[in-house]
Amino acid sequence: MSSAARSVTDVPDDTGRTGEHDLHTSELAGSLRPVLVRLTRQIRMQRSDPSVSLTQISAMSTLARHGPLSAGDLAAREGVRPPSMTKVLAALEEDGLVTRRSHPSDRRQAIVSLTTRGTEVLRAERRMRDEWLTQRLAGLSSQERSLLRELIPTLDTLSQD
Amino acid sequence: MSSAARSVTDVPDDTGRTGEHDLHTSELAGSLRPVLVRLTRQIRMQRSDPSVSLTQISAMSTLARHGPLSAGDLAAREGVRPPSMTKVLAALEEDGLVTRRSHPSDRRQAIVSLTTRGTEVLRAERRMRDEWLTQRLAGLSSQERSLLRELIPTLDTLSQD
DNA sequence: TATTGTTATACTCTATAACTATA
DNA sequence: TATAGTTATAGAGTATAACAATA
Repeated sequence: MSSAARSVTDVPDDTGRTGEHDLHTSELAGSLRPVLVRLTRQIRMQRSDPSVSLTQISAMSTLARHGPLSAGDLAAREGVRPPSMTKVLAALEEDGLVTRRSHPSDRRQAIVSLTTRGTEVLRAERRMRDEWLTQRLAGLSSQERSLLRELIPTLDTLSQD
Repeated sequence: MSSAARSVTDVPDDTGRTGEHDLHTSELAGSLRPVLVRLTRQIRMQRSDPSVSLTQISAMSTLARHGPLSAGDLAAREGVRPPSMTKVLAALEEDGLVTRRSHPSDRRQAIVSLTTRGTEVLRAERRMRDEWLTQRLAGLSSQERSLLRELIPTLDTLSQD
C-alpha cells in the first residue's frame, strides 16, 4: 500500500532514455485511469431529462460529421460491437432521429442517416450538455484550458488504434 | 451540419480576454466530451477475464488509499449514490474482497474494509490493467506523455467538485 | 424526526453466441 | 462459404422511490 502514496507530480521529466520509459509510463497509466473513469461517470450521468443518452449523442455526432454510414462502419468508428450498435440504432430510429435503408447495390448493408429532426435534437442536446461541462471548465485557469485543448488530439489517438 | 465541420485544431489560442471565454470554453467542452467517452469505453471493456470490474477496482482503490470508510462516505468519494454503492459492496463482499461491519458507536453505519485477499486481488488487477494502458501510452511521443502527466491534476479537479 | 443504509425496480450500455439474409 | 446485420440473452453500472433500523 505504501507505493500508492507516491504523488503524480513527483514523476520526473521524461529524459528520452528508453530504458526508463516503462516505469514512468506505467505509473502514468495507473494515475490516469481512475481520473478518467470518475470524470466520464459525471459526464455520462449529466442529462437534463429522460431525453437522448450520451451513447446516442455520440453515434449521432459521428453521423453528422461523416454523413450516412453503414451500421457496421458506425459501430467500428464508435468502438463498439455490431449488436450494441443495433440496439442504439433501433432506439434512435424509433424516436425518428435516424433512418435505416438498405444499400442499393449490397442489400446486406443498412445505411444509417440522420433525419432533420435528428440534426435538430443533436444540436439542442449538445448545447445542454456543453453547458454543464463548460461551467466546470470555466473554473480552471486559462492556462489549464489551453493545455487541455492541446491534449485533445492525444486523447483521441489513445481512444482509437 | 455545416458548423460541425469545424476542426478542433482551428481553435485560436486563448488571449485572456474575458468576453471571449465562453465561446472557446464551450467549444472545448464539445471537443473534450466525445474523446473522453470513447477512451473510457475502451478502458472499461479491457478486462482480462470474468474477474473484477473497473467500478469495483475503483472502490477498492479508494479503500486502499484512505483505509476503512462508511458505505456512505465511500459512495460520496466515488461520486455515486448510496444504492449504487450497496450493490458494488454486496458483490465485493460475496467474493471476500471487503468486509462490512457496523460502526461500534453508531450502528446505522456500515464500515467497509479491504480484506487481505482484497488487497492482493487489487494489486494483481491493477497490474493487468496498467499493462494494457501502458502499451497505448507507449505509442505516444514523450512530449505527449509529459503533457498528459501535467494535466492529471486538472482532470482530477474536473471530476471532483 | 433525521440519518444511514438497503431493497425494489427500471433503464442504459455493452458483450458473446446463434441466427437470417445476401453476396 | 463469407459477410452484414439482427435477435436472444446476460451482466455491469447507475438511478429514484420506498422502507427499516438506529440516533
